[in-house]
Amino acid sequence: MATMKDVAEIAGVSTATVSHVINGSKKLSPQTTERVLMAIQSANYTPNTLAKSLRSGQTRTVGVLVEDIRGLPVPEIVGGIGETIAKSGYRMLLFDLHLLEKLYNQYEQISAYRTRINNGVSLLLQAHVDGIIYVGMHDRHLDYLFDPLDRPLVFAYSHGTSQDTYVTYSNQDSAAALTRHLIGRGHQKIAVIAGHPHSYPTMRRLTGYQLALQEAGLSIHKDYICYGDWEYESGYRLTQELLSLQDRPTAIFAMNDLMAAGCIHALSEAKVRIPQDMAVAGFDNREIARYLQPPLTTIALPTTEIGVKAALHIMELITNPNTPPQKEIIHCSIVERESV
Amino acid sequence: MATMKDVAEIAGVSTATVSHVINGSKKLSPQTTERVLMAIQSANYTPNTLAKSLRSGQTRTVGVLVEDIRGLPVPEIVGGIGETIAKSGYRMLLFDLHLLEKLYNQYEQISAYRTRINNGVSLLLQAHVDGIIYVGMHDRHLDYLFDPLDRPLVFAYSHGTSQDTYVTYSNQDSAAALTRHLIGRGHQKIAVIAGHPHSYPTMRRLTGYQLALQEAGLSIHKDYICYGDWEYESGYRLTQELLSLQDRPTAIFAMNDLMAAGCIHALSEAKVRIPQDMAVAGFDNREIARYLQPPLTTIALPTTEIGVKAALHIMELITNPNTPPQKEIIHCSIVERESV
DNA sequence: TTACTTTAGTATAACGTGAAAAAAACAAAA
DNA sequence: TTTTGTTTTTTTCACGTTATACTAAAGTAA
Repeated sequence: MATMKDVAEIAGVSTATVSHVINGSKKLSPQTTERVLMAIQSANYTPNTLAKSLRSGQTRTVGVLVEDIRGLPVPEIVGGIGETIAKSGYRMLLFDLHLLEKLYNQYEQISAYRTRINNGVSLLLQAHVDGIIYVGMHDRHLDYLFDPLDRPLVFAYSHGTSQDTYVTYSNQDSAAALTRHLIGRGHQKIAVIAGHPHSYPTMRRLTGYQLALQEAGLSIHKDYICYGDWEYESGYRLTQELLSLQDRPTAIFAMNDLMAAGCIHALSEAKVRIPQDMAVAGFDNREIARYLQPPLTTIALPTTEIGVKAALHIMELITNPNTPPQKEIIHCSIVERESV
Repeated sequence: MATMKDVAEIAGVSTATVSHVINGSKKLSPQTTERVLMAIQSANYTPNTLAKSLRSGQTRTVGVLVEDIRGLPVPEIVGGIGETIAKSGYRMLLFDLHLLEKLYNQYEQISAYRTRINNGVSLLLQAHVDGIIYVGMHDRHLDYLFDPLDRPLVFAYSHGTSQDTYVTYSNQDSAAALTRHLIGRGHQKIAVIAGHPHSYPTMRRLTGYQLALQEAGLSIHKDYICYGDWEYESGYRLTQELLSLQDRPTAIFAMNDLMAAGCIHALSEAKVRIPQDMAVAGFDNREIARYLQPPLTTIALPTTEIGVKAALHIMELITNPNTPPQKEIIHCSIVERESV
């Protein structure tokens, strides 16, 4: 590999001059500049990033900490981040925390999270990344798991509480929009298959659902709200329960596509026609939603956009560390298909 | 941040001594060693990776070039890589080529690939990665797109031809195994819904299918082989065609899960019972396979394992660059579900 | 001419580490 | 005591940059 010294020799100048030409840090005569540029060409010179970084303390690298790269919607977000920072000539150092497996003991989970996050963070800090983006798969408040950092930090999807910049979407607004969509199609008896009872997304989406009903002057029916566990089977089972009600709903809003798939299965087994006898809506817009029979109306999360925005925030914080924390909430869109 | 100099001062020795203690590069008296270790502790010292790298030329970083992080099975492979290299204290620099969009002009595509790959590679080289893993989503021979590299290179999933190490799975063996599985269940009239006519995976899987039939002394029926385009709709349409045959098959092997989903759709519309009247098998074991009605028997690709093995190979090549190229082909497993 | 300012380019010292060579300290033998 | 050999520690330089201070030359004004 050619070094600055080689270039300097070819151009018959000092390395300082070469450096000045490259960085434009000093005004030089056109002739010298030209000569140096030619030398750079002929030596096929590229600056050594390591030396540069050692000198400047900047690596032009963003550390991306993901809970699990295999978990949706992480790859989309990471894709958005990569694309965006690459435009500014930044690189991405990816560290996977492998947090996919669920530990059912709450305390164990929190402590395991803290340990792995700390390990991940210190690994990234050792690599001298200029900033860190944390990509969580779930709707969790977890900034309290982070030790104070001397570097910019942005949360994507999963978010912090107050101290840090984050980019996420609105559970509540999306659920409300979807409920309104159902109401707009003439439904008045709308049941909801929720996720785990006290989880954050369940609570927020439920609030959105209730808000939309109230807005429309519709009453909130206790029997129409049932709690699953985000899995297919619970959607299947709870739909059967809903069908056995005296006063059947005419629409079911499942809080994720997997439960919606289970719901559709139960309905088609019971020979309930979709959407004529029962409308079904989901949440997440997973691949499966397109291929259900009938294709599922659902909420599409702005995954790539979350990545892009998070990247823009980290770039801003890197260039100007005093930027105040920003809370960005991105709008979800309804994907209309035949199930409604 | 504390530096070696600080530690040396605290311990009352030279920086060289500190370096020797850290790297064990020379025998030192137990007292000095102890004193230095204490100093390291009290200064909370961590070595500066950048300086180390500049000096040694090694970054302990593996560059991972992915065609598109959003495309299955890339995240799983990347997860396997990350996990494995992290165990040896290596980091992962991820670069996404964003090759997801399909360019239908063949020449344009090849030249676009070459450009983006070259850009990605030079970006990784500039970052002084110790080795590169290329993760392709599709079954392509593409090592010819790479300029000769002075660093270890390993292909994962997508593979090179002869010069380089690669880790992949066997299209032919998997298709043969699945066909044998169908034959074992008593099927003699097995149709196949293939992918794009002349694509590599189509050819190889078809060979496997034909081989298994021949082995069992079954004849190969021209009408039972039809070509789709890997998409849901083609599975749907081709199944209808197969149903209209005089001599209907009793089993359909779709070369991916998406076409299998379309196939199941067509069958259930035609009131053909699965698996009683028609068995269906897919390939890929995407998430959707679990949730089809009935759940789909399919081939599970060893995605994580491919990542792990590719990582092991690159580590081997990094520590010993003279290791000869290895071609590793990993076995796929059949996931038995109710569609057969 | 002298003194001052501007311009163009250079020498040198960092950044934090590691390796080679040199030196110091110590022990054993003559 | 001196010599020789061995162990332990230090000095010094290099990795490839960049920033600062500097020199030299040239231009400007009194």
